[in-house]
Order: sequence, then structure tokens, then C-alpha cells
Amino acid sequence: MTGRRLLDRSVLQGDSPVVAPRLLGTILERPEEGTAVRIIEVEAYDEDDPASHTFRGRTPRNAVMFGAAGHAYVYFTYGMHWCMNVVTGPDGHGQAVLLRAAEIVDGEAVLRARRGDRVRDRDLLRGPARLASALGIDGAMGGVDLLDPASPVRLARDGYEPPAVATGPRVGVRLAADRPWRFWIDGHPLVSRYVRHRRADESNGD
DNA sequence: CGCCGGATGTCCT
DNA sequence: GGACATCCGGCGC
Repeated sequence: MTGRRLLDRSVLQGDSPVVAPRLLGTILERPEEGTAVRIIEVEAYDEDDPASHTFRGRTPRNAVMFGAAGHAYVYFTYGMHWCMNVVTGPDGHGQAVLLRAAEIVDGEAVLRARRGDRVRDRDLLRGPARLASALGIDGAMGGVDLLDPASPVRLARDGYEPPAVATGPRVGVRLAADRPWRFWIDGHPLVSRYVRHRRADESNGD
């Protein structure tokens, strides 16, 4: 699409629940391989958040979340899945926004090849691990600056403006299960289905 | 729609 | 040592 350019870092400087809806409609791109997707669903995580990897302080794994906004926090979970977050906020604050779902902009053949021929259209980029997998994102991408033109994966915007933003509880978190920090483009058919954690904390919506 | 198991890193309850 | 994870695919009803 014409007019695409890297996101301004100032867009990411606020707290993650404020920044999260701003990421809807932005483009995650790997120009060197010709792929690009438009983000349609995200979740915020921050330091005062029992569901966040940073809740118990800084560790080697989560250190990137305490660093500069615009870098990629990539984590491995359930022994097999990679997921990607965009770090937000000022340095020293452990917060980020998880990229949960997207739609194809460019490079469908490359994206599809990574996910396998059997995958249905609706499952290609729906869910954080599927999204990361389709774009070839893994631990090697951890910590890269998404706003640096030299990075293999980058965050950009074009003229698109999301029509309306909806919010609701995050998917699959056990603690603070009802905090409404998931944001998506209202009515979009490719937003991931809400799955409450099997053992979600029922006594504490916060 | 619901249940279940996979396979491994992280941080301890 | 061990519980659990910002999940997904397969299978059964």
C-alpha cells in the first residue's frame, strides 16, 4: 500500500492499556521477504498486573519489557509456541502489548507456507502463536527494534484508520482474568475467540 | 462447544 | 524438584 512508513516511537510511550488500541490497524512487516500483516487484536500487560511476566520484577527473560518502547518482547510458552509483544512506556517500566491477531496485507504465499497447506484461512493469523509462526518470528527476533529500518521485522502505518475499537477480558490468563485489557477492531471476523483460562481467578477481577 | 495432552523454559507457591 | 505457562490442534459429543 502507498504511504506506508514506520510508526513514530512517541505513539508507544504511554502505558500499555493506552497504547494498545493505537496499535490496531498498524502493519507488522518483513519487507525483505515481502510479507506484511495488519494488526486487528491486541492485549495490554503491565508491571502492576498479576497476569504480566513483569509482575514479580525484572528477570533475564522479561528484561526487554523494562527497556525502550518499540522493541520486541518475544517469549516461548507451552514448550512449543513463540509469541510477540511490542514494548511500551518509558524505560524502566515493565510493560508491553501482545499481538494477538492480524489480517494479510502482503506475501500470503510465504505466510501460508510457514503454517502448512492444511491451515484454514481463518486460522492463518488468528492467535498470538499462529501470528508469530506465520511471520517466522522466534527467539532470534527477541529484543529487535521494530522502529529501526534495518530490523528484519518492523512496525509501520499507512492511511488506514480502524473504524471502531471494542474491549473485553484477555484470553487465557489465570490471574486478573477480568481486567478488560484486550482490544480489537469491532466486528472483525478474524478476531480470536475468547477462551477463559481453565482455572481463572474468579474472586478478583483486578 | 468442551476436554485434553504436547514439550520445554522459567521461576519458584 | 516441581508447578505452571499471554497456546494450539485434534478428537469427541
